[in-house]
Amino acid sequence: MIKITFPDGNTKEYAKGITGFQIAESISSRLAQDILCVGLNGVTIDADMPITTDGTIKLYKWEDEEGKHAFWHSSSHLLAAALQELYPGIKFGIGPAIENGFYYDVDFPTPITEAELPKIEDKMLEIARQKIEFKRREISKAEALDVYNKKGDEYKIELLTALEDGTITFYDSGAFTDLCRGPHIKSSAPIKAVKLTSIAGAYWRGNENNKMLTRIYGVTFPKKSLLDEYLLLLEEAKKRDHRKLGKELELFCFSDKVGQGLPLWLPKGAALRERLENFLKNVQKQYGYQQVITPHIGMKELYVTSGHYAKYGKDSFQPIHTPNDGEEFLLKPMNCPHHCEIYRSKPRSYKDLPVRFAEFGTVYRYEMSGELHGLTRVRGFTQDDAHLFCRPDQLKDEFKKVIDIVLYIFKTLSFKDYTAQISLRDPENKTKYIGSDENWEKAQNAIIEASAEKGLQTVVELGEAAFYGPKLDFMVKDAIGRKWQLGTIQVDYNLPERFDLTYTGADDKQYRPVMIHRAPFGSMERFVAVLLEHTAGKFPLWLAPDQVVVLPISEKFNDYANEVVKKLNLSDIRTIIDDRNEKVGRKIRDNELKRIPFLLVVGEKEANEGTVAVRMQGEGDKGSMTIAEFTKTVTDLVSGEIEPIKS
RNA sequence: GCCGAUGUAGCUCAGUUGGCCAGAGCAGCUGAUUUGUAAUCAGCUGGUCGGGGGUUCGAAUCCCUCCAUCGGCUCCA
Repeated sequence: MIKITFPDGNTKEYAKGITGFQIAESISSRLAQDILCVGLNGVTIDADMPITTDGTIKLYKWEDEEGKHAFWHSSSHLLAAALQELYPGIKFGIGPAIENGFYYDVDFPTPITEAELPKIEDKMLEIARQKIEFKRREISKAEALDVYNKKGDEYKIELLTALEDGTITFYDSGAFTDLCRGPHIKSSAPIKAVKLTSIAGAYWRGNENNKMLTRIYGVTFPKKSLLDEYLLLLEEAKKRDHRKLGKELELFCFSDKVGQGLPLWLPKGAALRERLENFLKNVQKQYGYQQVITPHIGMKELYVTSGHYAKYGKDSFQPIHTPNDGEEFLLKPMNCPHHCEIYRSKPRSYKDLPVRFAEFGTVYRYEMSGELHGLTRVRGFTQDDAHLFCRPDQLKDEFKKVIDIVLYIFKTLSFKDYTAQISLRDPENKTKYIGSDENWEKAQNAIIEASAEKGLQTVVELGEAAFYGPKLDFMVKDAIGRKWQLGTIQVDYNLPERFDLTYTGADDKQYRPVMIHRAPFGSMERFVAVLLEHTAGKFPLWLAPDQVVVLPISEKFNDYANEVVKKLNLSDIRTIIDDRNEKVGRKIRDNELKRIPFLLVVGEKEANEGTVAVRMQGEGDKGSMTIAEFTKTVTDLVSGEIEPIKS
């Protein structure tokens, strides 16, 4: 007998070799039906895998991440099974479950088109209805290799070869067998709805030097209605796409003539961005930052000194040609070297540190054309950059203060759903980085400790560090679930050394400062993009390009309306008028669509009484107020949106 | 950069197997209307059908090429 502990703490004894499925059945047959896979002592296993030891069990259903994962992983095998039947002779790469569905990488002798996806979906459903079982089978590595050698499946052979010797697991599902660790669902029966969402190229093993395979993305559900809901959600998400909203709200645009990836900020967008910049400048002032200004170009030598030139290669730098052949300038891809030179502009004492140089620095990077994406990935962008130079004993404190700034910004703009990622260097491949092991250790520990002391929930990623130092990144998801890095804080012992930055200590000796690179927004472009998607264009009042629009009922009341506009603008409330010769209904509709927070309807009654009829974006009529009352309401709302910084 | 798809008016889109001067709605302009909480009516303007080359009696439609956009891969703020 073995002892099984349930999540609620209850324990029960079962015969050795019982499966999770049978345990579920012993509780209720309904539960057994819904079980997709099982967690045993923290490891996810098949529901029909015999359990031979005592342990804590979790029964995973569709509602659990683990359940969905197994469901989708099995669906990818189902996709492969369908493809194998429809396109004999194809070779398979890998087919994992992902956050929203699954994919399979396939090598087609002749490429397939999107038009063929429905046919594949039908085949998948056909196989699913046969309720084929996903059966686990253990074989030796030699045997497994033999199978794939016979098939001539070079991708699977490559995967197998990389595996450690010992037992390999195969999963059989009908006519399809795959090398797979599992776990899988019991059978294909619960897969009731299938949607193959897209088809794309993907390099084998993610390496651009390898062959490009065809990746088919899909998602499946245990109920047709869930698929419909999912598709509806996708539709809704598309409506918040910042590229669409940016155009609609006249915030920014692109021009083929200016060049791809080079955004043009329109008046409303520029004003919005300026407000964000001023907000951050004000925060930074309170944290002792000083604004600096540096040019958009620099001598090549500057980047050779910093090490950026060697690391990024000349291809990613955009050279500026001058009539004098001896000179070579580069458009600046980052601001740090310039700021290092500002540090060097005079001798520094230990008493001066930390010094904090901030700049909204516009940088240019030659991103490959396929990488460009709206405002989130561009070739010219402005970082809300700052470089802090401090003594080693000040590092952790400074780092924590920067975390405070990032969190303050996220809080003010209601970003609640973010990931804090500690990006360390790849211990396997140290050549990618510059600097001594000792300094890397110090830098990485500073970040880990500072984050822990701030109580940040973090994930650690190896190999994601900058080439000069580790970092703490703040990532936020966009409307359709793509992750974007916004804020970043980086510790750097290397640039101070490369630029020979020093300060004089109390003992009159020269010491090396430590540098922190940080950009809480990341870049103005990306931040505005993510903010747009986050708010669906309904910005908080303090940021809204136009806060109020006055709608005169007819042209007869234009004079009064203009008077209202003037008064509100004098109180720093951004107010415009819609004096088109249209009915109020029309004006309300158009201005609601422009997402202006307040609509003020004025007609005879208001003109006589000196009032305005207030209508709030999305909330309808709020009744009338005097102009003074309305002014106070708006002013109070705005000041309520930005909490003062705790000193 | 790579794989795949797309490109028709300022915007959103029609345009059947190549065949009359390329269409609609919205926006814009002009006029009528003077309006009370999500689209008033009428008329008009506007397109080298992404650029270039080719096939054809004839090309938005077929072919080649370049450019841009979109979905991924890789890469990154």
